[in-house]
Amino acid sequence: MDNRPIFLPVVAGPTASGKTALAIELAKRFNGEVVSADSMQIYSELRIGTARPDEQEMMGIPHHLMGFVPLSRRYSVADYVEDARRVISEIVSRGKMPLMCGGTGLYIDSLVDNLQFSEDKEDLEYREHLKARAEREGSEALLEELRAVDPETANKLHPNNLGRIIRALEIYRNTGITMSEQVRRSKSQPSPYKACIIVLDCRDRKFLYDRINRRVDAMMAAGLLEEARFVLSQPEAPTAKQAIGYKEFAPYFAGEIPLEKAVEDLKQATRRYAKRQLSWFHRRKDAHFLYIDEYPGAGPLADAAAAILEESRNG
RNA sequence: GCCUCUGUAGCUCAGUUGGUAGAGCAGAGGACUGAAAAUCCUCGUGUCGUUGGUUCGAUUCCGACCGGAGGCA
Repeated sequence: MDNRPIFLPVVAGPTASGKTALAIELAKRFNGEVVSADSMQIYSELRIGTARPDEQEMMGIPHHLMGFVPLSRRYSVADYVEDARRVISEIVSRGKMPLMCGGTGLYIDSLVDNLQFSEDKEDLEYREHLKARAEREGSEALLEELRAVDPETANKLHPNNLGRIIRALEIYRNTGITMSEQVRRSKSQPSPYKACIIVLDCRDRKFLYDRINRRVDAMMAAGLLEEARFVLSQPEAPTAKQAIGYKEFAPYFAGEIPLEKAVEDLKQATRRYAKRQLSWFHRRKDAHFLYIDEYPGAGPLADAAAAILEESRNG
């Protein structure tokens, strides 16, 4: 049994920062395969709106964990970590280098830090029950209930953040341990990965926002509207329907706003999302930040990234 | 040329019976352990168009000028 940590490069960053192209270029240089870390690219029917690369863009590099989940299926971080661990070990056993690429910070951190999730299954019925109670009694009541069993978690939650309050109560009810205890236990196992996280950032926010705006236009030209029409018409697609690039068209299809307005809303939602992603990645102190607007093109950027990987692998 | 309306935050506007001003949107910062492209929190100083006058004090009242909109010739 080989116990050496698995070297795991990660290309992270906000949407439209050029992660996909960089990851493919690095995979070519390092004999790697790409493992996607994207909570929406997993869905098979979401192609245009999630900017999933097509065969041509992949340039023969195998990609994993993309487009393999039907819209109707629920999928969570815990599922992702399980799938990603498996895929990575398969790549390694093939003698190739796994290379993560994606913008879902929660997925990346959970895998890289080897978080252990509790065994309990999602209890949708209980969640509904608590939600109904919150409507009657107010979310403060639930927060106080949580405080009685798990003050540590309760102190970190704002009364308006009902979803998190519910999940904390759910964990306690179904496992008998508190969320704060569960979080402690989740960090109990050392990570089998030696991650090298590269975050694509930019000095001038406008530079990124321009790329986002242009990409949305390109998506529209590629047929995003039809894809959105299809996704929104699905009876069961709990997660996909709230993805950026789809939900913004619902008011348009309902005849409430003109198409141009929907496209503007989509651009804005994407910009805000990019900001949240940056917020997440910025707190990762072990990450290497590359500022895309400091490089004249994709080649030099890839050179810089490759140099970081070399150093990290040998160091 | 004359008359009317208008000029306050990046945008749209409110307001101050005269004591230097605040909403929405935009934007910024942050949190994040089973829906995470989700969810949630925090953040508002700006020559109140310019310049004179009245006043203890003017963004507020008055005049002129400049910009914008409309009307009449």
